[in-house]
Amino acid sequence: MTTERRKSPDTTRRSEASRRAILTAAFELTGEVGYAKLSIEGIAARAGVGKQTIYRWWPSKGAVLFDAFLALTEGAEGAGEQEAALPDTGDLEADLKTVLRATVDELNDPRYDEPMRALNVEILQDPALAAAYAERLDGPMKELKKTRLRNAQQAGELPEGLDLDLAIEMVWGPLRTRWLERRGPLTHAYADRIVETALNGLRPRPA
Amino acid sequence: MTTERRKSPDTTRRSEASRRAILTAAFELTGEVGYAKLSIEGIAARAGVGKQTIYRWWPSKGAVLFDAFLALTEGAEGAGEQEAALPDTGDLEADLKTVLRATVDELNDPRYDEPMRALNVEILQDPALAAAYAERLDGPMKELKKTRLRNAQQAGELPEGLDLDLAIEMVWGPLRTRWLERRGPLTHAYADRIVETALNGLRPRPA
Amino acid sequence: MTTERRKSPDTTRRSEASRRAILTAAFELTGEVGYAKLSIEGIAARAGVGKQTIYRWWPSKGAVLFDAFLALTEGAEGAGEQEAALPDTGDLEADLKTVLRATVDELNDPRYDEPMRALNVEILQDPALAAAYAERLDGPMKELKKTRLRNAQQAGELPEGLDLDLAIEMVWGPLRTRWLERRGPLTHAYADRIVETALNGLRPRPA
Amino acid sequence: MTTERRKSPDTTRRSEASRRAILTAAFELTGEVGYAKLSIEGIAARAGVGKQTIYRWWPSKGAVLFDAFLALTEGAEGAGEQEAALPDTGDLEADLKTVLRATVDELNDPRYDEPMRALNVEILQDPALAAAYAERLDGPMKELKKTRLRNAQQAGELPEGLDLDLAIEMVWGPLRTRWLERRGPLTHAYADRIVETALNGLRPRPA
DNA sequence: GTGTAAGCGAGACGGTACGTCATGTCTTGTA
DNA sequence: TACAAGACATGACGTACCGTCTCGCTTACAC
Repeated sequence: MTTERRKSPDTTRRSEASRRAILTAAFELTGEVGYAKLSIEGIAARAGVGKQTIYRWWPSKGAVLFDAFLALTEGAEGAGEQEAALPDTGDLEADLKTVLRATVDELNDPRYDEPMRALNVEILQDPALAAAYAERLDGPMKELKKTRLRNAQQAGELPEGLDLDLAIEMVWGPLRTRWLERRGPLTHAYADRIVETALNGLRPRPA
Repeated sequence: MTTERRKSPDTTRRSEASRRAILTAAFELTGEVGYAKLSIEGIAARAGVGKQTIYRWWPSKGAVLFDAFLALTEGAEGAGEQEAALPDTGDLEADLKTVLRATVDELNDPRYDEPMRALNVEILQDPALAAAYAERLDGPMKELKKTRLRNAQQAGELPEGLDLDLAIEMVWGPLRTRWLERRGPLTHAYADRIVETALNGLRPRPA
Repeated sequence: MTTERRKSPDTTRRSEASRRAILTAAFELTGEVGYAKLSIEGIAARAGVGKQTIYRWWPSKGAVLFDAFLALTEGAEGAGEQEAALPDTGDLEADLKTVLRATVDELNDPRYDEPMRALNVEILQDPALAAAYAERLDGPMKELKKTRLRNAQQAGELPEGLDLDLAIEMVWGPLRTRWLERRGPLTHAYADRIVETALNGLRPRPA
Repeated sequence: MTTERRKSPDTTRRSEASRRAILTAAFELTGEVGYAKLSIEGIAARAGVGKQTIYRWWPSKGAVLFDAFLALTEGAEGAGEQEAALPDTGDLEADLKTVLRATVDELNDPRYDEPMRALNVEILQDPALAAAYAERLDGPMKELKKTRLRNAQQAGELPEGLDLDLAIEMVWGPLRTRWLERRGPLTHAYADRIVETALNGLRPRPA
């Protein structure tokens, strides 16, 4: 872990102003022209920066966009970073609906939609980026989800032997897929229906 | 519907030999160099064809790859095309496992893995391609799935009010996501677990 | 002369309408877009003719333009073709000035300027075309000039041993060069000065 | 004169090696395949240079060829550039014959014939190139010619009122035309005959 | 304090691929 | 069988970016 950045340049001399300008430019341009037409040259021009400054610090345009997201989320978290957790009122179904409804609102925000989709697509093609995503962005969130589900297990709301990864996929997967593939509108009603169906299963339950 | 191709060139004069060479080249090259490095120039060179012949008939390299798949599946279907259906032994769970296990085997086939993933990625970025995919490739398969689930409803294995689209997502989504995002190995055991979890739901069922 | 068109198709079946449409289109397009941007495709489209019809009968776009000129001059000559001759009033200097002034007027006609220049340029690059030009267009005119000069020789206005080809070059060359290379305006005064200078020579003549 | 190159890129960063490679390649290729088949792609390939490097510094292939000539002549001039002058022995006729014979020898050199003709043809079609040619290549030479003729005027060998531009055309025009249009062989005898005819005029002179 | 060695904006460089255009040949269907 | 139409393989066009490189400039750190 300590020697991982052998070839990277000296980070202490890095220009914070350039870094922020690049991330901002990348984020905005992705929203304006789409990820496919996003270019390093374009980012550099918009940011008023030499191309080499980008190549010096990032291996690909996907990595730049990734860092742009990272900066965004870190900026939003504020001071009390560690304390984030999913709501836990004791009612798993209600809590999941709350969370999914919030996700729906976020995904419907036009400012984030295009760059977020671009990042998700890029991850499919770049394993290194996927690893970074899994570790830095998706990982922490997934841990929160697991914690909430584990609590539900202890409360008896979920069975002991449940595959939590699969459970998460059942609850959050359909929403993400519908968003990523634009298969239909993202609504609170849809969020609710997912939660109910996932919890109860497809099979009829005895009354 | 009849006049939709006003500006397209005369299809009757089209060279079938060139068309097949292009589709074959596109499919093979995607497997060899990956979709990102696939180029129209490369396809044309490999196919022994002028670039213009590709631009004349396809709007994008994604469209070429799409047609390559279409040709593949149509070639495979052979004569008895209409009779395709999902297995129906009366045991929904067993049948779904059979189908998902077959899908697992297909997705593990290295020949199709890379091009198929490329096509799926491209669809995320090209709405026109997505529409074609939904209509020509995914649509028919989805109809088979719905039919099977409807049969199960009539047999009382599934409730009347079930959202079939969501149900399909619950069953097939996790497998597709794991494959697309390379989140883990695709095994028969995983296929079975998905089916069981989706059918029973996350919540404990009374014994 | 008899075997020169070995590979050409049967001329008797040729469509006169297509031929004229092609020549007209070529001439007009040269005036409109310039010779450099003139294309066989463009001529065919403007003439409402298949490309093959042009390739069947002409070896190059220069040849088409050449024929367009030929058609033009032949159309203008009318019936009494053989009777053309340069004016001969017995005063060589006056006659040459008359002829050169007429040439000046022709070269200043904007309709012919661009196509004529194009043809002259093309001739520099295509020996076959140059030969055709020398034989069909320039040759007859040069014969007229020589005849007039020979008459002057017999009248004692020019010395017996004069190189007539060089003499023609002295008289007509400067005008043609000034036009071809756009070195200056073509005026009657310039025409007169050429004739005087060529006849008298650069050296002072005794009074 | 100071602000004429507003949009041109920074000349100080220019690669001299690339520039020379391009000019050499252009000159050689013109000799090998002819100007018509000369292509920017071909020059770039032969020079081991990206196409953009050519487009960055030259507006057309004609301009490249022009610079190739410029480099050639500038290389040949050596140190004492300003001192060049046409011979002046006091005998105008002899001096002009000397100069024209030298020109004949130069035009007969097969290394320069094709590229030089190509440049001359291109000038007919490109006014910008023509202006550059007039200023940089033809202009200085023309000044030398005028100077020699002016000296002859002062010595009484030529009349005061003579149009020097026209006189130059009379002497050098026929040779240039015969070369450019390949109308016949370029010989010393022909050079001599031109000078004699131009000086004495077509009309007979009293003995 | 003053090198000296980074990072920086700038942009030229050798390349690859783009999407368009025209070439000259070949094929199809009409008259 | 000549023709209009137009698909075809070929190849150059001029553009956009790629990722690398070199320029001066500025901005620390080390001596």
